[in-house]
This record gives sequence, structure tokens and C-alpha cells, in this order.
Amino acid sequence: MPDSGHFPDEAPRMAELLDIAARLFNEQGYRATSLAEIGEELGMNKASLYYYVNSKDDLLARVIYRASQRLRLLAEGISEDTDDPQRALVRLVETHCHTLLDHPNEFGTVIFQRRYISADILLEISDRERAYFDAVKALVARGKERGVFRSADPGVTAQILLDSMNGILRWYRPGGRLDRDKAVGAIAAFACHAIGMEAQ
Amino acid sequence: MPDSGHFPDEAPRMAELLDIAARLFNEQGYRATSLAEIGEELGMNKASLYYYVNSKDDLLARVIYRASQRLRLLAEGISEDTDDPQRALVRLVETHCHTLLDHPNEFGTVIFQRRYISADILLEISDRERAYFDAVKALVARGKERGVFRSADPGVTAQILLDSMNGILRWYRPGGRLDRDKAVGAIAAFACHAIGMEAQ
DNA sequence: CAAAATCTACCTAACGGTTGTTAGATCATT
DNA sequence: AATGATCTAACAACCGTTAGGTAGATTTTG
Repeated sequence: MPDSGHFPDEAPRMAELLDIAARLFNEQGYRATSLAEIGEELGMNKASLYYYVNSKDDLLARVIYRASQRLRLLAEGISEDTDDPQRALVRLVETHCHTLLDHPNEFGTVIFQRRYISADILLEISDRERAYFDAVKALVARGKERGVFRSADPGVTAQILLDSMNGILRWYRPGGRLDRDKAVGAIAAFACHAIGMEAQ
Repeated sequence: MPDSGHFPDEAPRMAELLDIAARLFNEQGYRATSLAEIGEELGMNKASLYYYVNSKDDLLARVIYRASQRLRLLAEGISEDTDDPQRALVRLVETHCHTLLDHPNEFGTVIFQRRYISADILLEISDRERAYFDAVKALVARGKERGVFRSADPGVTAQILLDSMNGILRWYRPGGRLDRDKAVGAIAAFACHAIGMEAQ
């Protein structure tokens, strides 16, 4: 639905542009990143970027839109295994965290630069995010009904759950003391115990 | 330690300036907020702001420095009750979350605008934050030693704990469906169960 | 006590730099 | 000849910052 240009996201130069923009937006922030800077990393004059996008806002919209497409895949994954909430929760945490760490710049941009998105594109990705959030909430509620989860308010529990997962982008540094699986495992254990799973 | 000006933070006009700056920095981001805008809300020309601060960076530093002073009080609170880890954890969550909600703009600025702080002031507040983080980590470790908490890695657990508390700034809206105590209580319950407390 | 000096709390005007954006040109490939 | 991919040059807007001024309150001094 991003209306800009004649270019699919997968066109190689376009993908390169989106990658670089995502990285700089995530590292420095949207307003602190200039088109000149993005162009320089691409080996291109800033004016040439307008061959690929309609505006700086459009560029941000495309970066965020791409991430929100990945979110849709995640939401589908949750709905799939519906029979065992405990298993589903572990899978949710693992898939969520690994997807974030696979695309830290895109999701970092979604999370921390969302206020700069134009109103129309915000509306669209909000729908997807709400769908994802609802799927998480439904999972908590389902487990509660079956007596394997405990939660006074599935909506709030889902929010806290999301925070403890998304936070990994803040504190996890690849190549550090901990490897990815350990980090994700810690969050999974934290989440499972938090909402009532026995042992692991 | 902020070296600017001849003004204590408590001077009424100065406090007003810091409040407005914190709000705009939190709502719009540091780079997206202009001095003209801040001045306008104060009923003042942007140039007049230089009567109170040395630069825009200095203004951000002062906002953040004020928040980091509140953090120091929090850290002291944790160290105080050292005998009962379970009680201490509940009190930690409550104090932390209520302090955040009492000063959402200041702490929102600390959390989301930290990348724009100048290097020297960053060093200083990093010390305070590390002290706070260490206190949380120590609490987890203490509980683990006594067999009342479970955590494979107290450092990681402390990070996840902080994320689930700080997230309240993201999803909690005053005047909404939930009142403050319920929201904070949900996080406290989540945290307690997560690291192994029985019942509540 | 009154006049002079200083200080407080702002203002206007301007400057240099940066930024997003546009128009039009260039050049290799098809 | 046409198109794809990039460039140069320029512009208008905005931004942080500085210089210098001013009206009124406060303090100092003869």
C-alpha cells in the first residue's frame, strides 16, 4: 500500500536503500538522519534518492511497512498451534525474539521511530499490530480458561509480555557474554513462569 | 554537575522550562522539538531561553539529570530492605512504576532520547543507572541464594525485569480502563511469579 | 532619601549552517 | 531513440546561536 514510486521492495538497489535507511534511523533516529547521510552510504547523491522514493517520510513509511509485513507472518504463526497454550507460548517468545534479532534495525525503527510516521501509514500498521496483540492476548486467555495460565487481565498481561520480549533489542548485544539462544531462553523461562507454567 | 547558568533547577521559571522541555522532548523527540516551540509554550522568545541554559544540549542534559536524581533515590530504596527478597521485589516494582508514572515525560526522555545526550553527561548518568541496575541484580541474586527466587542469570533477569516495568510508560494511559494500582499490581504479580515467588 | 548603578528577565534582528526538495543535465545500456 | 540511473546546482525554509538592546525592579552610594 505504500504508494511511492515504481519500485518493488525486492529490487536490489531498493532493498539496499531500505536496509541502510533502517540502520541509520535505528541508530540515530529519524530526525537526526539526513538524506545526504543515507545517500553517502549508498554511494549516491541525496537528490538521487528521489528516484526511488517520493520523500523522506515515504522512505520511513516503506521501512516500517516492510517490518509490519513480517509481523503479519508472526501473527499467523501464533494462531496456528491452538491446542497446547504452554507450547504455543514458548514458540511465541522464540519466534518473536528471533525475528526481532534478525531485523533489529527495522523493528527498532518501528518501536522507537513510530511517532514520525505519517497518519495514514500509521493507521495501516496499527491494524497489523493490533491483530498481533490480539493474537497474544487470545493465547493468554485461552491458557487461562484451560487452567494452565494465570492472569488477572489478559490484555495487560499481553502488554507486559510484549515489553519483556521487545526489550531484548535494548540489552542484547550480539557477540557479547551471552549467545542468542541463551538470551531468548531466559525470556521464555521468565514469561512461562510469570503466567503460571509449571517447571519447563 | 550540569555546569550551565546561574540557576538552580528549583527556581520557578527554570522548573517550568524543564517541565515543558521534558514534555515536548518526550512527545515529539529531541530533534523534532525546536527551541522556538519550547519558547512559545513558555510565552517567551526562543532567544530568551539562553538566559536559563547554555544550549539546547544543555537543556536536554538538565532534564535528564533531574530524572537521574530521582533514580538515585530509587536505588537507595532497594538497598534498604535487605532481609526479605520477596517483599523487596514487590516494593521495587511498586516504587519504580509509580515514580515513572509520576514523571512520565522525564523518564520517557531518559529512555527514548538518551542517544542525544552529550558524551560527558551520558557518562555521569550511566553511572547512576548502572548503580540502579546493580541493585536490582543484587536483589535477584540474593533471592536466588536463599532459594526463594529462581534465575539462570541474575543480570539477564534484571534486564527483563526492567523492561517489563519500564514498558508501563508505553501502554498505560491515565484515565483509561485500568487504574494505576491495578496496572502496577499486574506488573508486580507478573514479576513475582516470573522469578519464582509462591502465591502472592 | 534620592540619585545612580546594577541586575533581572526578557526582546528584536540577524547570521551561518543544514535540510528536504526540485529542475534539469549527463551518460551508459537497451 | 528511448530509458534507467545517477549527477550538479540551486532554493526556500528552518534551526540553533549570538549580539545587542530595553523596561522595570533592586541595590548601592553620595
